[in-house]
Amino acid sequence: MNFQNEKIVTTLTKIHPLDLSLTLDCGQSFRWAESDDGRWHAVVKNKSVFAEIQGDDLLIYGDDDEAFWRAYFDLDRDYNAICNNLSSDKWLNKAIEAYPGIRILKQEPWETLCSFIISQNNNIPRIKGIISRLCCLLGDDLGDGDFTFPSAEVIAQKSVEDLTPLRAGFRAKYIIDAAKKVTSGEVSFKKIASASMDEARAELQKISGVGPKVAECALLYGFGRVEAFPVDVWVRRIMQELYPEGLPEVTQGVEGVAQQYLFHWRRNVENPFEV
DNA sequence: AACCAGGCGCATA
DNA sequence: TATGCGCATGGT
Repeated sequence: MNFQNEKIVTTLTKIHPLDLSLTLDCGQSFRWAESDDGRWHAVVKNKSVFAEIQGDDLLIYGDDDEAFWRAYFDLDRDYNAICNNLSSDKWLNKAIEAYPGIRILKQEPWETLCSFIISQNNNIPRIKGIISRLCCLLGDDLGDGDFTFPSAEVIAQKSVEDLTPLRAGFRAKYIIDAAKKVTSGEVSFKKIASASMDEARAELQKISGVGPKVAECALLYGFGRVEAFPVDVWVRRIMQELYPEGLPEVTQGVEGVAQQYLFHWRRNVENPFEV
């Protein structure tokens, strides 16, 4: 454990609702893990950081950039208002009541894009493994077993063979294509940040290996676009079972938030549809 | 249009 | 211990 972490603390107030476990371990992020002392640990901003809820506050150890963390945890979006509104729908109400406090993270765009390329046709334990090996192989060593997420510039110089140790399978060539296009500016994060949803989707899908699902995940979890709506096998199931006519109108503009609650609920509740 | 690619976690047997 | 299933995208 790094003692420097204990000296640098950001205290974030007015955080409710926020459940760290649900938010950090619900499939939107792959690098946070619960440490022995019950805090959550990850490498973010190329620093080893710890997070915990203390009373009504969220404490970040290891970094003092308050504005960054407010954005990262989406603390200035009024989730009480959003969830109250979504709760007018019967099923969303059940989902939100079952797992309150899930928030959409705004993670670093490159890490998010690369992670969701790796996530395709894959399960969470293995996604975490591949990402962990990627950071270990090409990231900077921070000590204590922590590595930064390798930059697009570093990955762009690698070959598919170089990535063999990741055991990423056919995704290796996609990772490299993404790194090259991001590094060259052919795919511009700056452009995506200010573009319309459709333009942003198209920009991301210039990358080989980025289809609708991966693009939507990158926009939702890496660019703060809460109107993005990733449809994976679970969400497709939910749509068929509950919303064959499409999402209810209350989700307009916050489809991604609705998706996250429905996804978690459908995966974790035993009998979701019993009254 | 159906199939496979590179694996591997997981459930079931 | 073995067997089948699921998993997003691109290419055949």
